[in-house]
Amino acid sequence: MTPPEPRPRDRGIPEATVARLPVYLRALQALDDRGILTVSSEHLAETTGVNSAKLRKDLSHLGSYGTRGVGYEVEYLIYQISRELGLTQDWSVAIVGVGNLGRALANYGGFGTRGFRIAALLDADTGVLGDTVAGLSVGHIDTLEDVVGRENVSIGVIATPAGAAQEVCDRFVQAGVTSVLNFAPVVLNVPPGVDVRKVDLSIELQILAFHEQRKADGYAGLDPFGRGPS
Amino acid sequence: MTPPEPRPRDRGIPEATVARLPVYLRALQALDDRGILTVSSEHLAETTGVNSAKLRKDLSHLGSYGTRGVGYEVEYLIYQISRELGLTQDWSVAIVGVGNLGRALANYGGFGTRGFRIAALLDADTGVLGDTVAGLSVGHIDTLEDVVGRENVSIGVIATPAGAAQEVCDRFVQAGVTSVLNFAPVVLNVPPGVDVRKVDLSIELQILAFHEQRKADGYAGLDPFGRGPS
DNA sequence: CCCACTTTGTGCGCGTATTCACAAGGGCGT
DNA sequence: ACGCCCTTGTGAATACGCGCACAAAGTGGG
Repeated sequence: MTPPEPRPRDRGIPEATVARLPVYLRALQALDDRGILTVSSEHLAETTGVNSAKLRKDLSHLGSYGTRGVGYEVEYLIYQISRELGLTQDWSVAIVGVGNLGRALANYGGFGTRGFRIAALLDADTGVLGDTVAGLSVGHIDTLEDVVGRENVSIGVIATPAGAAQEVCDRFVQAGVTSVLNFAPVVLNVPPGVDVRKVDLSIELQILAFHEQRKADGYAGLDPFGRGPS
Repeated sequence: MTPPEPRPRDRGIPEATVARLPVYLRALQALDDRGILTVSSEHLAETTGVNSAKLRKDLSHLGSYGTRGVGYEVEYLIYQISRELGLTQDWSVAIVGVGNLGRALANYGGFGTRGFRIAALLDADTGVLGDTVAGLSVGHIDTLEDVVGRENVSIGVIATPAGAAQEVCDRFVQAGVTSVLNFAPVVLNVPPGVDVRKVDLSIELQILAFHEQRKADGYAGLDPFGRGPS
């Protein structure tokens, strides 16, 4: 029975698993660089900081690529994970906002190396137009639609100030972009079918502050008795 | 005291709720700036992109700060959330790695404005030592222990290349830092009691690529006239 | 050929998170 | 003062993720 099903399940791979596959992939590539041929779930789990049973279950969603009594073949597993994540093809990415953050993203090594190609760097500030960043010339934001169409951009990265983010997002979506990575501290509004992931520095800091405060409260013993919430 | 303890509940506030409080807080501050006095869960939920029942349940963990038939008083709710997150006190933050990313973080507005104070910017590269970034002079990494002790730094931000991250982390921990925000693409190893949160660009991109691929090849034979995703 | 050993793949129970649906509570107009 | 309408706060149902523990399966030695 599947009458009201908003999420038809992405081919049965849980979202939590998808989020971990890149971590496994990176660890496997490190092993591969060191010439290691096979790895056990126990070992790979340790280096990636997860439970080994969870790792095996994650990998089992891709199929049975391990050998009992031996482990997983590193190269083969790299290939299978890359394939599942869609990294065997190149995705065109456009970055809007060439401040420090945009530059950091453009120069980020893992960007171009595997599966992703920066199609354009765009900005509204005439002060940076024409600058060369990471081997690319910074273009004007008004060419966004052209670039997206011409370069077949499917992933848009927003590294603008908060005020400009929604408008840039709208233009991305209008131009046909269906995945957005947002670094601006705002909640983006997008139509169904468009994926948005956000990376938010201040949220991360605030979560850390919460736990930090909790540690302080608990260990310092500042509270004699009180503490009567709930 | 806490051997294998992932501490799922912090004083009864679920982790998932803690992660959303900063989002509510930001939306509330925007409302406050516009002079709006009260807000309903329905409205706040819409602007933050969550289910309204979830929002009410989240807020109920802090106490009953709403008025039935009316909604929540914006200023009071801001105060309560800030308090719960530990933002009514200032946290000292040290940033290691003053490349583009480190500069972007240092210049990030939401950083200094509320609850966080950048105690130091440190780098190992002699080329940037003494530079002034965000009003601070870049210090040498070897002063890390001094700075942490003197400024009572409790949150360390790692914006170095991957190769240096673990060592910087170890030094932070050794110096007494108990919360780490890691931007380097490596899994950090820390002793119990230290919180690590990681922000990883390439992981986010790879997750987007996965869904993008699903959109591209998933609808060919799966849905009999399938409408788009949700 | 058989047996002991290693490691995978997974069934199952448990705790957490999300959502619905509704009773309880408070304001406001009349 | 009364009753209507709005919104909160939460019980209950469902979905989801995690990790234990073990059977299945493959390896290698004697």
